[in-house]
Amino acid sequence: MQLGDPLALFGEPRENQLLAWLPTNEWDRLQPHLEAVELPLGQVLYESGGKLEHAYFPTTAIVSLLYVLEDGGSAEIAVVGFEGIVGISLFMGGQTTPSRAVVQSAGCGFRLTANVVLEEFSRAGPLLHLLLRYTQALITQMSQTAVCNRHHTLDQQLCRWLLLSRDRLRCDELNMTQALIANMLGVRREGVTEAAGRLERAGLIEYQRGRITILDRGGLEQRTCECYAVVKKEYDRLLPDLLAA
Amino acid sequence: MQLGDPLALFGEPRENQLLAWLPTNEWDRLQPHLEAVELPLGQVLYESGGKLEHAYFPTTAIVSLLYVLEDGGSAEIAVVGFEGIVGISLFMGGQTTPSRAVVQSAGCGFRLTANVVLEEFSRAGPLLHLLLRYTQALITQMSQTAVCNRHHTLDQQLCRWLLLSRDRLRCDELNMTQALIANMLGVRREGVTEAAGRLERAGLIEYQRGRITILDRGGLEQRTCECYAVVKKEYDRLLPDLLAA
DNA sequence: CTGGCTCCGTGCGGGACCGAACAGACGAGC
DNA sequence: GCTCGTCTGTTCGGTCCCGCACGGAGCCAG
Repeated sequence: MQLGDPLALFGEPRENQLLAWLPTNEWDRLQPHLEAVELPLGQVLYESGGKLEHAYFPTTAIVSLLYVLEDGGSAEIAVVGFEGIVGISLFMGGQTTPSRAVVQSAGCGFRLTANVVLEEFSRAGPLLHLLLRYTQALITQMSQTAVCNRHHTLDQQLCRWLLLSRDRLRCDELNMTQALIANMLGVRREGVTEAAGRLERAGLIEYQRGRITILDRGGLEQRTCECYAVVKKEYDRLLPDLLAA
Repeated sequence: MQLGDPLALFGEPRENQLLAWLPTNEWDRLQPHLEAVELPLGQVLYESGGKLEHAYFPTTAIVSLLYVLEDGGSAEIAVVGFEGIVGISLFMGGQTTPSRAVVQSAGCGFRLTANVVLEEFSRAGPLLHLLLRYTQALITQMSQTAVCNRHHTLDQQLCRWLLLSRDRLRCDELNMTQALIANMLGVRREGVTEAAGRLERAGLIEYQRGRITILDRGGLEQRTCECYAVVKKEYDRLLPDLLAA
């Protein structure tokens, strides 16, 4: 990459592993249509029920798929980072979903307009198969979230969430307030404070005003429920090498 | 349908609404490969991690997608009836999932072998688009299950569950014990007893040893959370007329 | 260094669900 | 009939999380 290249700020599109996996032919066709975008914290990529204009391929950002209840409560359904794509309902055929996509960790990414995605998808080539495999991995994540919400303690869920985020950030420093995490997990902020306090006292993380440092990744894995491993294993199986952070 | 026709016992394949939606061409190709199957209560159509041999199209049966935890706990992820197909991971590309498919209400259905499905799917014709739309509806159901597990009371969830089952059974009499329901919802059996008792006292249902009768469907809809409506609306949008029970 | 903001920690009463134990109620089969 | 197994109803203490209220701590701006 050349110095002064405007893309330099945003990194390589193929940091996104779905794009990285495209064979040369498909890549050459899509590459000219990729638009680099900055994804600041809190930005809404699509709203519940809103028509999708673009599909997003995060590189350094993390995006949460979130459902917001009528009473204002919320719950994260899945999280997408450099390993995935935001906007599967585009090619699944529905155009919209009842959920919302919010940037959970600021960063960058690339996007394609809806019709470019659809056109390439309709060729029924490698992109289709890649996206469907990814979608299945995402389904596993959603399913496991449902199970986890039912059965596991807040401590376990927090560990799972930190690990999922860390895998997608490829960095042990996460910038997120406890209020934000509470929003994602669909619990009280105070609950996160207590759970995070326990993790901190156990020496697994460090917390300082909106910045978490993971000190002992293995410790988190030990303390979390099986859900994290199930999801990770399924991503590894369906999309090998993608999460080899 | 002729008298004495072996299929008579199993009803029409096209009671399954995905099959019903196939254009003539596709239907003519698939029809000879359809195998009628009885689906007794409790039968496991596929096991967690097991390779799928068939895709199932229920007609009168209902099938639960269930995740079973290491400690024996369980939680239903989604439910499939005459409106859908069991075994989406076949065509999504993964071959298996970490979940399990169990017959939740005895009945009948039809099935296709994996390679027949894959072959038709790879034609990238109407079947592909139909299955993907259905998959998106299923994803909505899973997401909403996650949200519901997080935020809503057992009473609300029981109502949601009864309504989802009723829509797929097209009949106000459900044959299922409280223990089975508890298993699906991932709660204690006693919890279901209490919740069902409240619904019975409110005159919404009648309960008698493994047989529930829904007396006031509207009452259930009023008492449940928004999750039921969200899911129903999304099925109606993505697969119009399919659930016009 | 002071006020104002955001973010984090703590304490208290309450509610929903859990785990375990047990009692009754129904139905099938001998 | 009677018995056995399955299904349903009830009770009790315990736990996790909620809702609410408040106190304190870091950080920025004036």
